[in-house]
Amino acid sequence: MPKTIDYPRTSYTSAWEVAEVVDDTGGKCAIETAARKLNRKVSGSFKAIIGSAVKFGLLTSKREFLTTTNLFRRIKHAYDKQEERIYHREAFLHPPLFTQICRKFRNRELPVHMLDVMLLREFGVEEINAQGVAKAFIDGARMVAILDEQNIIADIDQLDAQQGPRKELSNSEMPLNLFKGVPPTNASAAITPPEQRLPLAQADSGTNGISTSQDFVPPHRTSDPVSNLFGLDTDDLEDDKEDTNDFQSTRPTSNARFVPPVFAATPTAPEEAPVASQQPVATQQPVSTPVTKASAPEMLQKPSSRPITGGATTPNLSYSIHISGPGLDTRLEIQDPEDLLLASALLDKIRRQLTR
DNA sequence: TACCGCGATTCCATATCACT
DNA sequence: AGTGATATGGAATCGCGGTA
Repeated sequence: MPKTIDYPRTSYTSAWEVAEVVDDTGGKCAIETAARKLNRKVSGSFKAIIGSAVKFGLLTSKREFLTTTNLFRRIKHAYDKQEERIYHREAFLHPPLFTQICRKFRNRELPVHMLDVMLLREFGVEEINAQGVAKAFIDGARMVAILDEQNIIADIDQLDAQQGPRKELSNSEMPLNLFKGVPPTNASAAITPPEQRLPLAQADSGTNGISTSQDFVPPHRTSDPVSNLFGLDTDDLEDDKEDTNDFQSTRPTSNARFVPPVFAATPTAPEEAPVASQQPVATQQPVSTPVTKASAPEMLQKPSSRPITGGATTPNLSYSIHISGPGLDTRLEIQDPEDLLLASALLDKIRRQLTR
């Protein structure tokens, strides 16, 4: 296969539309048939929608044939609207990236104005796809009631805990989603490393044809300075990293200074920060660098290229930018050229907003 | 009317699968 | 192991609708 991505390129609604068409034909049909029913050609874009439907766990695609999954049928045959929404949520969170985003912003405001930048910088989403993926996430998240009007992301683990008893009705048949496998009763559940969730995900395979390979997490997700600048936890991301990520959390001491008021004021922020240092990950995935060592974005791994500034450990060369506006109130600490890229990206977005 | 943004389409590249 | 078919992502381009 070509380089595979673990996020859908199109919206959840379009993916659902295709799945419904397939279901209308008896749960299995040719791609061409589905395209014809939607008055479309079997083009790259249509295949992108199919790919999204597969990534959402609504369809399986094999040899020009599309088949609806058990998850789709669960949604379709939900007892009531509430249950339907629960299963829609499960489907929406099927792409690991979307689960990661929800965990990262749980109980916090999603920076919708620069989600695409964050996807680009932090989640390994290609630049050409970033805006589309961001839009797909926002629209889908609103649809499944994960994102409210104030752009606050719900705690998916808590939602899952609340919905536990109801789901047992059909649990025997259907696979668990990634976030369902996580013990939802305490805060640490949200940071369960993927290797712990894997067995559950593996148990999924074969039950509905949903490939567990989608559990793949882009390797170049890092404890990005974007997160640091916004005071976001990168716990779940770091969990996924291997020993190549010894630059993780290279700025722990500076993190606190980066927390902008908008996030620092959120109720969960105080408990998130300590979690980062209490990560059980340290025992599961030994990190070559001490916990106290400052974390660094990619550029900090090349000290030779930055002989003058001395990296994040030299606090005497520090600038800050405070930007506030509609839906935005943040403070950027500029300590290395990498931070300038972020500031530039943010300013570009503002420029685009102003020139509309 | 020109420009812009967005979605759709086409074509190409490439990894994987299935078959011999 | 080699080869062709298949599946899927990426890039370029096109077409349409909205707006100044």
